[in-house]
Amino acid sequence: MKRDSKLSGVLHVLLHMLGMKAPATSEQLARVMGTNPVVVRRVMAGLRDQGFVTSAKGHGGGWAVACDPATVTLADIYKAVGEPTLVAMSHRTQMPHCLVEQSVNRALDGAFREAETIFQSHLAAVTLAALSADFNRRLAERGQTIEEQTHAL
Amino acid sequence: MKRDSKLSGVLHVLLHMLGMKAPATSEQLARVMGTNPVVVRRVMAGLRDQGFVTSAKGHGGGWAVACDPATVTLADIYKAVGEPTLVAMSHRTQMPHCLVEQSVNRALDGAFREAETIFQSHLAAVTLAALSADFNRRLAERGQTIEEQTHAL
DNA sequence: TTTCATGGAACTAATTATGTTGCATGAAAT
DNA sequence: ATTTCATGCAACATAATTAGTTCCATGAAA
Repeated sequence: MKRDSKLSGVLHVLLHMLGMKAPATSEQLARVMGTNPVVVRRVMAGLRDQGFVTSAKGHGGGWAVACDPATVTLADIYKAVGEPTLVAMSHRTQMPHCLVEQSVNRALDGAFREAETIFQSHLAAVTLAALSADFNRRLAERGQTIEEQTHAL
Repeated sequence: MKRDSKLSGVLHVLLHMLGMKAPATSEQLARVMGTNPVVVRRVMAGLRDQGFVTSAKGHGGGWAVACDPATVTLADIYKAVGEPTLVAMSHRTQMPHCLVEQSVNRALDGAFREAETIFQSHLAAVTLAALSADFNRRLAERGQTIEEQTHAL
């Protein structure tokens, strides 16, 4: 299975945006994320629909943070990008009448559900502000400026 | 991403085998699993290497359970099929020098690791015998015989 | 020696996330 | 007004991966 990196990518973008004052264009963010502007728009669309960011067309347009990083958690962002499935395994649902399959599925589903629950509760425990603070701590440790890290946006 | 169903498939096969006396051929098991004999051999190879089942060529050959279902857990089987990754998400590892990426990855990795841990501990809490008992309970509830469930092997 | 079964390699198909291209829309600058 | 810049959206291409398939070799029992 090819693995989904939307959550990782969008968090990366958001953290960079928190360190910027002016709106950022999709192209700038794409450079930060090492991808294509269209991909950025795609993943950011969910955040915009939930009101976490705004987008504006034309001169001076682009993306801006529109939420309080101290109250928005990674779980909110996870939902905003479409809540991609955590679990990379599936059942062979070919034979729903088979009692063996029912037993197996029930056992595995329990383990899957628990993993999802724990995962989301971990995300819910981290705010964007906390992530940003962690970043700034690393920045200070290394004695760099934000500008050096944002790759000359 | 296409999702991995090896664990589900092999458990299905094992449960059917626990209800049989003679060795089962790959073709019989494939019919049970709704797939191809070669696929069965592929997933069973791991179990054989770990000694959970045996395989024999020629007349009267096939696959047989070679372990005590009361002591083997789903976690053992999970490892035997190659420990396919539970998590369907990944980082964008393009820029390892980027401190933002480091912060994001650290936060997500924590959540991923915890999910994996919980998942495996759930698997470790279920033995093959327990799964089989669950199956037999369902069978009794429905008033069917094993033969009816094994689709005339 | 024939038949049956696994073992293993190589190839095909299907799925899905990501990347790409093209054009429409609308806002600001000139 | 018109040009420029930027998002919005749809359609298509690419890449990675899992499962399915075909073919032939090997070896055991009848």
